[in-house]
Amino acid sequence: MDRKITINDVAEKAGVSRQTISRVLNNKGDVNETTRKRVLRIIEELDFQPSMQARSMVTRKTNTIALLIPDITNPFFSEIVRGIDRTVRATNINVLLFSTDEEVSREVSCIQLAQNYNVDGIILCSPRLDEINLRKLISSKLPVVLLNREIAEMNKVYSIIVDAQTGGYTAAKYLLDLGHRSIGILVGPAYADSSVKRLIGYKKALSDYAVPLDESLILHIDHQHDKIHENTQLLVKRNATAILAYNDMTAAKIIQSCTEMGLEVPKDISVIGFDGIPISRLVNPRLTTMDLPLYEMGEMIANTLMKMINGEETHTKLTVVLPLLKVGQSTRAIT
Amino acid sequence: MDRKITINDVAEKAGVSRQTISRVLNNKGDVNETTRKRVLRIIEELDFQPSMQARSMVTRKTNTIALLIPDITNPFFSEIVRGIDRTVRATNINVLLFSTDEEVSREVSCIQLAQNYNVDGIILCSPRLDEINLRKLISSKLPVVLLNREIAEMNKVYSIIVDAQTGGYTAAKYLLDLGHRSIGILVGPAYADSSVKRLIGYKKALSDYAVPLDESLILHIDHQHDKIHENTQLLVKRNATAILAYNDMTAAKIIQSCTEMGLEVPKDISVIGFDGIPISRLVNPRLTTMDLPLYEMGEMIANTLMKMINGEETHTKLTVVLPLLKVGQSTRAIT
DNA sequence: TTGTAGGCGTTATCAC
DNA sequence: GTGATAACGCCTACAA
Repeated sequence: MDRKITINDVAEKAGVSRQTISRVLNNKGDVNETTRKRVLRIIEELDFQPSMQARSMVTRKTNTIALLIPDITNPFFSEIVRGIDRTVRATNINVLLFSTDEEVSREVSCIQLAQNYNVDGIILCSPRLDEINLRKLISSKLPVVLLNREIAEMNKVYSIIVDAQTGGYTAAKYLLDLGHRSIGILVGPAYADSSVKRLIGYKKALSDYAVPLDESLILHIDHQHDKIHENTQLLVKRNATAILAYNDMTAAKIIQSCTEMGLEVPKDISVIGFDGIPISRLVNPRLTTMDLPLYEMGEMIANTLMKMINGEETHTKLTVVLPLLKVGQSTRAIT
Repeated sequence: MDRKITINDVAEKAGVSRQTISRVLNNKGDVNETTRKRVLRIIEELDFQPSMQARSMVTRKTNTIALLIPDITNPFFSEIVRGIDRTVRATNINVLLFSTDEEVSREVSCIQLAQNYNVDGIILCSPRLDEINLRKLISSKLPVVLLNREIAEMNKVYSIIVDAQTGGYTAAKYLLDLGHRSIGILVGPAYADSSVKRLIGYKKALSDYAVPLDESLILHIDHQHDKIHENTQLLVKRNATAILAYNDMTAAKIIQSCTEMGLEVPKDISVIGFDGIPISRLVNPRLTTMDLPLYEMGEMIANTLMKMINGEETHTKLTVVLPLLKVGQSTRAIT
């Protein structure tokens, strides 16, 4: 078997010590220009690939970060991931991707794995992970950035969260301003902070407009079995003239359900999405949505983590991202 | 600074040699049940995380595979990635993700990086990487699986490809059967094999139906600056009654452009997509598309790679995936 | 400018 | 059933 080329092979062939090779590799210390050239040529010839494992054992750096997200096929996350990836790439850091499906047990084991890999930092999006495990991770001194997860010890960990309450408020207010008074809302699971917050915003808007709260217009959906169609039917039956969707994908499904029920959006019913993922612009009618700067959020996350990795103090401990209303064609004034 | 816990710390605290700890860790060799229990307890207590780097230095296994794809936000890829991820997960293999943006130079450096990491295998989706670099990779003895990339030495490397020609043929034939005679096609860049193949299929269908080829209905688009709107306008101006889109996203954009031009799909013009990504069902009207089993393709890719990693011979050297016509509501018979 | 010695944390091998 | 020793491939520190 052709054993892997090591630094020793290069050193031998170049007739120098392996230390010199190392110097050339890392551009550290002076190396005679002639030997340097020769070494480089031989590296090329042998197609020598230095082992990161060996290197990181001594440098205690892996140039790798772990990224834990629930689902890469969710455009919300993939857009953020792209922002992260593009940003870290510039500094020669690579990404170890863990999809957790939001299963706590898997999240826990992925965190362990990340630590086994001795990653330099970790980005964690995990609304359900219990406080104990989260705290354990944070106290492990590993640089951590949280996405959409608040934690009491704000001074210890950086997190970036979406202001779901204002988002819910703004979206509901917009519909109220359009004259809607019977507004259905599809929120996520009740355990999720964002669901609760968004609901609070929604309720506050209603109360600001002195619209009595109709609990039957509030429906919770579950990631796995979303039952959008059934829920849409329910809301229509309860005379909702507008629906606040859980996110853009949901909004698209709601519109589809409406169409199947013979309702036209926005003529018969208004629908408003959340997140502003790229496809929100491709859906017909173009979605009105609460837009988020997903790619930029990825950039912020990555930049913050890299600062932490470099030992720089970050002044910001919390970034709150405000969803902005982006008016499309899926909403209109009630007549 | 609190140094990382190592196997030695565990050994010391347990009052045994580190070899015993290693045995417990790997369930290898006999260990006295009492000491085993004690060791496990201490590992737990100290929250000891064995270093993969150190381990892989000696085992020559990293339990990591590299995944090179152009763009994670492209649903075509993210769906495949999900299939891969879910599959490898079962065998304790982790994924190092590289987004290449289809830039050859970045692909080359990512391949190098993957080798630096000493990954156990690599999944490569790279229509543009030159033969020389590709061949170099393959001859490096690293298990490789290619996605949508054919190569002459079929016996040396496994690849999974989409039968773009049949796909193009089937799609065009379907439209021809519906009575369309002026069918526009938006293909990808000319350097991509799939573009060429699809075009061949398209032309073959036309010729089978004795429809004269109108070159002005064939437009090439580029990933970065897709200019869908302009191209759609062109095709409409040239009296196309149907359009074969590059993929589902493109199809959605085409429909949108049509709407903006005051054309109704499918009443005034038919549009057919490619790939069958999840959102093809959310677009309004629901897309007619050439459906691909993306998730399953991911599974196949992962399973094959794992077999190669385990040194098992794989009988299959090539999997050709046939796109199947999935009729939606974006196409209809010409009147 | 270059070389030598030592160690990073783990497993393999062989001895006890 | 357990322990000692030698690797794995690289970098740091110091010496020449």
